[in-house]
Amino acid sequence: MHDKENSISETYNPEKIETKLYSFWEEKGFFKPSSETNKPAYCVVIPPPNVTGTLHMGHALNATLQDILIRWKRMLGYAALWLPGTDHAGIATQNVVERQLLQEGRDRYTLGRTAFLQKVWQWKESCGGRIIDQLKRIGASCDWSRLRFTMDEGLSKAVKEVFLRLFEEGLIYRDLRLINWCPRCHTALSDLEVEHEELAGKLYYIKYPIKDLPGNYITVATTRPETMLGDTAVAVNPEDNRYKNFIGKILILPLINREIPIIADSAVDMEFGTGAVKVTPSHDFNDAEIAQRHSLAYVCVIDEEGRMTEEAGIYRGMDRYEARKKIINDLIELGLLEKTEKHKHAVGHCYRCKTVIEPFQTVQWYVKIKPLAEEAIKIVEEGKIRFIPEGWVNNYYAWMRDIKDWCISRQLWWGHRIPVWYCAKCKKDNGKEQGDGIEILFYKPAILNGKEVWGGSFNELRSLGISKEDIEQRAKIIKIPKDIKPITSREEIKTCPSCGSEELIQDPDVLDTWFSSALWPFSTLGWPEETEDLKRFYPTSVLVTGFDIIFFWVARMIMMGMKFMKDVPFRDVYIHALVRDSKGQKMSKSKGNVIDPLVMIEKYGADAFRFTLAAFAAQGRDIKFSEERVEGYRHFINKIWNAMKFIMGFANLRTKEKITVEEAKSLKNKWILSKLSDAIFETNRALDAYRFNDAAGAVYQFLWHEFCDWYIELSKVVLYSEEEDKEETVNCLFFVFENILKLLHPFMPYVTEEIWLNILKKEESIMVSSYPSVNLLDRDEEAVKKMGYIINAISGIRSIRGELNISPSVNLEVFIKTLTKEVNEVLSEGYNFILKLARLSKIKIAKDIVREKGSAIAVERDFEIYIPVRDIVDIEQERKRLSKELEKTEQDIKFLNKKLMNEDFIRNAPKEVVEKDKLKYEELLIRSDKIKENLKVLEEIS
RNA sequence: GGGCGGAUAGCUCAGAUGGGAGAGCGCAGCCCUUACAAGGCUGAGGUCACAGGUUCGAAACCUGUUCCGCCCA
Repeated sequence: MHDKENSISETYNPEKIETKLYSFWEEKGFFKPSSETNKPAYCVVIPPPNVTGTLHMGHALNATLQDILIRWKRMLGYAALWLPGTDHAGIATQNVVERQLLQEGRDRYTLGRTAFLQKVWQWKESCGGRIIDQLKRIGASCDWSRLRFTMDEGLSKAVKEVFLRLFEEGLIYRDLRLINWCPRCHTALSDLEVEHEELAGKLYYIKYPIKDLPGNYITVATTRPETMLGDTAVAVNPEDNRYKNFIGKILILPLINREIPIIADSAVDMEFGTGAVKVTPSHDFNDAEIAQRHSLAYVCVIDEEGRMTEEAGIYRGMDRYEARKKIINDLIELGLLEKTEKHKHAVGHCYRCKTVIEPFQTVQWYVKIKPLAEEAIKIVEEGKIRFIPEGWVNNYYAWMRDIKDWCISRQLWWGHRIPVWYCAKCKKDNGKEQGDGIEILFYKPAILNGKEVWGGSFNELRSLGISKEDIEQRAKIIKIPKDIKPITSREEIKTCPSCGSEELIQDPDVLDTWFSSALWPFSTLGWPEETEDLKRFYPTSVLVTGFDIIFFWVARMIMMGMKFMKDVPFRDVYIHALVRDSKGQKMSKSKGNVIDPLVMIEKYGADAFRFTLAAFAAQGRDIKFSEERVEGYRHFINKIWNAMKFIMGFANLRTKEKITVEEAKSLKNKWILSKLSDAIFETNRALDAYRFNDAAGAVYQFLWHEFCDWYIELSKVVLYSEEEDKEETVNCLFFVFENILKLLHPFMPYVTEEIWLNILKKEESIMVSSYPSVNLLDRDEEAVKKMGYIINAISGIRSIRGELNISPSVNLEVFIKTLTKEVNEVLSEGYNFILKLARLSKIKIAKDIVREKGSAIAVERDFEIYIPVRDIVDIEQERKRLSKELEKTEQDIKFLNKKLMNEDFIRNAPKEVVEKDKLKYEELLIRSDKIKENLKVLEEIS
């Protein structure tokens, strides 16, 4: 892998290097967890993106954070497994392929179920999983040899097994209820899959004539007049004095002329509308509940397509919104529309296609969720799973405690087919064959003796000689009533186990995609087989995901994990932010504010992009992303590259790999090694707490502002001179730099590897080197303190230069009066550093310096600096500067004085705090005296 | 209607357990100093949304208010 050429390019060119390094890592098998079984396991399963998906900012952030964790733990010596995969995304994928067919003028029904599924698989093989390659582009170190797909054989087996076990335990059942129906996707949706959106609608006040009281009406208010055709009652609150006398009376439903009763139900809100509400059990969830209590009839007036049914009389066949218009007009003509009002109300939309959902009464499969939820709540309460940031736990509890049974059947073709069959020949309690009750509606008619057959009961169709296969292929809708007995089986079955008949039909529905996702942490590891992976990596270590799928996914994984593995699926749940645009707007195609991660990678390289995401991934806040930030971190990479170029210039002087603080002889070397320890400590601590921004910040700060700004500059003094011992400095430069590279590697895998492998020519790969850990902690407090004197001296002089605008080309002469012996020694030792870094011609360091008149002054705790500037700048400038500083100092003195005079403070505050303030106060007093003194001298001159 | 989160420098945001506020970008001045102008040095800039309270001490803790965002019904 080592490149042959020896010249180092001027700047870092990510595009050339990234793909090369990625395939190198992959070929070497570095992404696979170590086979050494004594290593502790660290496992992360990826939140599987949709196969239809392409990488967006959310994925990019998600993957970056996981990769940081995985690379970090891998380097720390864990057997680290990041398990990748994709999700079959029932509705989304089916939609994609259906859209394709539409362009060819076909649809899924013309193909039939089997052929359609083949088509979807074909699509999946050729176009699906593009996102996998995109994940590779950002450097994700997933173990691709373990790549999973929710419809894989193994995972499908897991899904079937879970379904059947839950069914056998009575935790899965079928029931006839109102469900959320998407008229466009033609499927039921779970409550979670419905998005509520506040819309400006209208409230229609409609007069319902009272039977036997001609000319009298009850007025009801509704937002959906088209459903009135399905009304089976009008309800009022029993406490409502306006209507008390009407309870029990009969109304004539306009347009349809059905007789419906006025009933009393305490759920009716007296404040809403007129206080009298129409009750449409078939098309409203609240009304269905009222209907239950009062045994009202269900009249279904809107069908699967969102069109009016036979029951809708003359409106039959109209679209629901068309019917609304017509009904309003007809009511106006009849003089029954009292008024309309503007009204805001929440309307449910399909989360996949945004169509307004329709409550619809059908038989569906449900998971009885309470027992599972209780366990899942308990385990989090016990602290076996941590949410980070903690705040999300409350959301989790709130939802889990109020959870409703989960509707898991979908009327789609793409997905896990429900492993249930129904026998047409078995008899019902009433003696009839079950097959008489199974209703089938064809998409395209079967032609028998020149006659079109559009459907019928299963038994009818069979007796007409239509084969089972044909029925299934032509069927658009198969309705299997609730009272038909399900036969479950782990294998495909051909004959009924109780009557031996071959007249079986499989349940047409598939399972909610989230049902299979819920098993992801163990199904991907091989369950229900007891695989080595499962033993080794379950429970996984952490789940990294966005808050938007806590209910959809995280909660359900916890429930299923507890149920089937008897253990948590993961120990930590790290919830990251949403990536928004620079103005804080959610990125969306319709707004046109989407930033494509791949474009960012192409322009700035994956490293800069990743680092940006990490640096802004503060807990509990959304990320406002903008391109300039990436550009900023691209500069950071440049800084690393340039530091490398400087260091490489001295490669031939390097004599050893490692150097410790104890070994180091010179002050600056002890100092930078101590600072390295701090950075190592800080970075590890931050990562440990999932504080990615702090970790990134710690390395950034150390590399740029300590290593580059100070240490490299200090080292030049040694390296560009003749007399000093250069060897130790060079060893230090390399050692510290290599450690920085390692610290940085999880954030910036490419540039660090490029330097490691191809420039430093180090062994194997940085990604399998050992992460600098706290064990390496090694500090010299004394050296840090001493180096502080030198740094302060240089800063003090620079500050004067800067503020007095003294050109860098002017080499100044400086006097330093030292107040202690120690400082005198240290500054003398650092003579050359101060001289060079502050650009001086000469320094005099002594205890008994006499200040020259017309000097600028810098006051430190243990020394004073005088710079004779009378000949260079206007003394008035220095006077102003000092006055300003004096003012600041005296303000501080005043503040501290007040504090220290407060007896309560002295009595109550911790000793250290009081001591610290006292010391500070004294220092400030001395400082102000010195400044005053110097000001006086300046006055004398002018 | 219920719940949650946010408000800190011009902008974007840090600020783990309360001890006189930090970064990055931007801005201003000086500088092409032999790793780096994608850079260096220096600097300006803040009633920590508002009003109360707890405390010797509050950006942080409590109460209320305003504005913004999200979730649930």
